[in-house]
Amino acid sequence: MSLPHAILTALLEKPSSGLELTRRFDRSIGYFWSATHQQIYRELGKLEAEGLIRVLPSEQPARGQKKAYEVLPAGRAELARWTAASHDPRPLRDAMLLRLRAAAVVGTDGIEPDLRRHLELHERQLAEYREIERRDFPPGRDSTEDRLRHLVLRAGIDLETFWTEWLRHALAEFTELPGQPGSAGPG
Amino acid sequence: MSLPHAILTALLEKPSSGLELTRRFDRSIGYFWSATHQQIYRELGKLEAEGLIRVLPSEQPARGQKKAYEVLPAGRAELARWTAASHDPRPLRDAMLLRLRAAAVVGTDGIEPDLRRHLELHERQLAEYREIERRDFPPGRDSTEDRLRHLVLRAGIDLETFWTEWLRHALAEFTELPGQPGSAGPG
DNA sequence: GATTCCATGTAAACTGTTACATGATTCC
DNA sequence: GGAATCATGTAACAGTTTACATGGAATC
Repeated sequence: MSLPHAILTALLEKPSSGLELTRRFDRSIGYFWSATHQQIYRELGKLEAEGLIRVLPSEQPARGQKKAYEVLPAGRAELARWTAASHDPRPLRDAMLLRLRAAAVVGTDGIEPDLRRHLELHERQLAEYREIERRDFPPGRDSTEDRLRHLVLRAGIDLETFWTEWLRHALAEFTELPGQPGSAGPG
Repeated sequence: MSLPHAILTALLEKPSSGLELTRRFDRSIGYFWSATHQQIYRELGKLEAEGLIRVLPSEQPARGQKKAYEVLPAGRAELARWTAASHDPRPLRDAMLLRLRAAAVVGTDGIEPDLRRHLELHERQLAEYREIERRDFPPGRDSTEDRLRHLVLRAGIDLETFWTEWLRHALAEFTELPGQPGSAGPG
């Protein structure tokens, strides 16, 4: 499981409080490993109990006060171990693909608006990634860290590019469809 | 929540027993919505209790005997409703991308073999999809159901193509790397 | 002092995974 | 009749999601 390692990575990049982490999981790290604030607080508690992170000594607050964490050597070692370990890729799970497969059986009625909406969402995400690329990875720079992070961003860009193209392709199929199959109802 | 709808789709395509469904979730439907036999049996029980499916009247067996299900009209209606309803796309969660982001901080030591292994796995999956395309979608055929199912298969092919290209790109970066960053250890 | 926002959390419900249990059938 | 396989499940746990709770700080 990867949430603790996502948090360790984020904290190594920059020590943060729970809410700051939550914000960064809404962009940046969250682009390929999302998490809610509830997950993050729970996991911070576990990681601290395991001695992988600690509260920054400068701030030792009460409930409701900001509390920032940093990674301890044991945490960095655990992250390095996990990064190098072998992990099987998780099988794909995509509801839109499932819905189209279902539509082949029960009919395509009503699905087109959501295809358009998804297309817009993916176009927006793609534009955001491109903007990050323009801003953070200007041509010429190539420290190793930059190259690795750029590689990850390229994956996001290429994936969103795939989805926008595929959704456009799907919508094109729809406008060509003669009648709606399967919409004759049960029986 | 999509597992019940994946099962309804599979049962509409062909009434099946739990084990037959499990087999089909290891290929076909499972290529974009995977499930284990435990999930499937639990969900079959729920769907039957809700009146969306029923045991085929021809076979009413005891424990350990094969038991095939079919979809009832209410089940078909629920699937059509779900297919047409609006759903937000789930955010991406990919451990390999996270690992590369972590590698930018803790170093790339040891990650290359698993990149190669993933490349092989994705190449194998891509070959399998292409074989299915060759077998099931010869040029010329285009009933609406076929076109929808082909569209879904194309998504699988394009996604695996993306991953193989991206992993090759990642490995190329690695062979060019001068020194291993971050591997100087904690501090 | 009421409302809103910041920040940290708890609880419960739901999903998914791993390990195990049980009966029926087939094959030697 | 013993072992392997088919087929259907149960139980326990881990991970995720949703709803709610609590306290402090800022603002009106």
